[in-house]
Amino acid sequence: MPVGTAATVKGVFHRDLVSEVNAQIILANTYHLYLRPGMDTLTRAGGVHRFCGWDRPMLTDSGGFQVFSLSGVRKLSEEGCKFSSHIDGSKHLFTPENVIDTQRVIGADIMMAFDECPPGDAPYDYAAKSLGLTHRWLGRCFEQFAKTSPMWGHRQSLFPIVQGCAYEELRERSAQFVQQFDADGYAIGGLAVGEPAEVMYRMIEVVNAILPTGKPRYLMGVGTPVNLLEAIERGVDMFDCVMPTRNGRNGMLFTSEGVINIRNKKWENDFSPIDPQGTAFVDKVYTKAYLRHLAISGEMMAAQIASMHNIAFYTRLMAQAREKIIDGSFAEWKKEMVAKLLTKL
RNA sequence: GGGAGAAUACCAGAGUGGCCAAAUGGGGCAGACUGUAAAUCUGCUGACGUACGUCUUCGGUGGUUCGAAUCCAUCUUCUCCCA
Repeated sequence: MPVGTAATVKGVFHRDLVSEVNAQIILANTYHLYLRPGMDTLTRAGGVHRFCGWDRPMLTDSGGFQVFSLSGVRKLSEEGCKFSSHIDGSKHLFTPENVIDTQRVIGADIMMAFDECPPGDAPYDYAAKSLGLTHRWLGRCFEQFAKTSPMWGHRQSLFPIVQGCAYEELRERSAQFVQQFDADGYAIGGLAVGEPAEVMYRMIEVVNAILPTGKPRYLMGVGTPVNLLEAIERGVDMFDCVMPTRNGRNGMLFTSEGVINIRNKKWENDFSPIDPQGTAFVDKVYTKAYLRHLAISGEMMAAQIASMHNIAFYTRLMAQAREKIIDGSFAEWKKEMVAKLLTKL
């Protein structure tokens, strides 16, 4: 894979693996990654293209975020996280060890550490306690990682996750702590979980002032196109987010002219292409009026078209960011783009 | 020709004397969605007012009643059954 090319991760779950992997496979997700030149260093450290063996790396989450979103049917302890399946009520336990095992089985190129992701408004005491747990779990993740080997013939990386809620001091401590593992890349977690965007940006600054510049920094779960540009400006290299697909399914389109709610009546008779400057084939083939019709009619194809458009839009945005970083015009370009991206059509 | 039933807001459809500006669903209008329990969720949808509220609505007309979408009479339209 060419250095710095955005990668769309494909699910590669094999049916034969499901029984081995058990319930955990439900919680191991595939990701859309948006990479910028920071990935150069990952290439040097092992090579995105070499270290995954395919031209598109697969990244899996550990289940840490589910621990966060499951609050209510979960129980945290030093050992791990016990929770009930929402499907059949059966009990399951995630531990740093078995989560690593699972990701070995899945064969992810980039595996994530098992962490606790506290809410954005967590009080200091809770945040500090939670960070301690996340750090102890991190040690166990790397122990298990060292004890086990890849099962599928390609190298796997394990990324630690910096936590610390909205407290600079905790974030700094975590960014320091995490480096002892000399990982191929570092993730920033626990952001965009309810705190104001400005707080998130500040935390990124604090953390990125400490994390090594030579390795990819992965901002987990973020975010809006503007969030991405702000984070890139602050030194982030990788992202993943449900937004392009989920919001797409719900009728929100990110376009080169601004944000569109395709269900709004104003598009009823707009027979212009979805995004004249878009790079996905759906952008030129379908009109706004048609897409609106599909969305209003509850047609699955609306969700598909919108998702394809949004993913292409995100990918293109990241590709542009790379170009602008390389030719040194990122700052100006970003300023223009932010204004556009905030426009509601 | 004879008999039975029905007419409710954009649509469908509850309500059958006061708690009804009128359930519910659809449609319409808008909003939310950030490491995916999410093709989802929320709000508004007679008029005027931010709001307490006020006014005009339940096929037409006329009655009964303190009070009617609800009861009575009549007209109109529609549906069904029998000839």
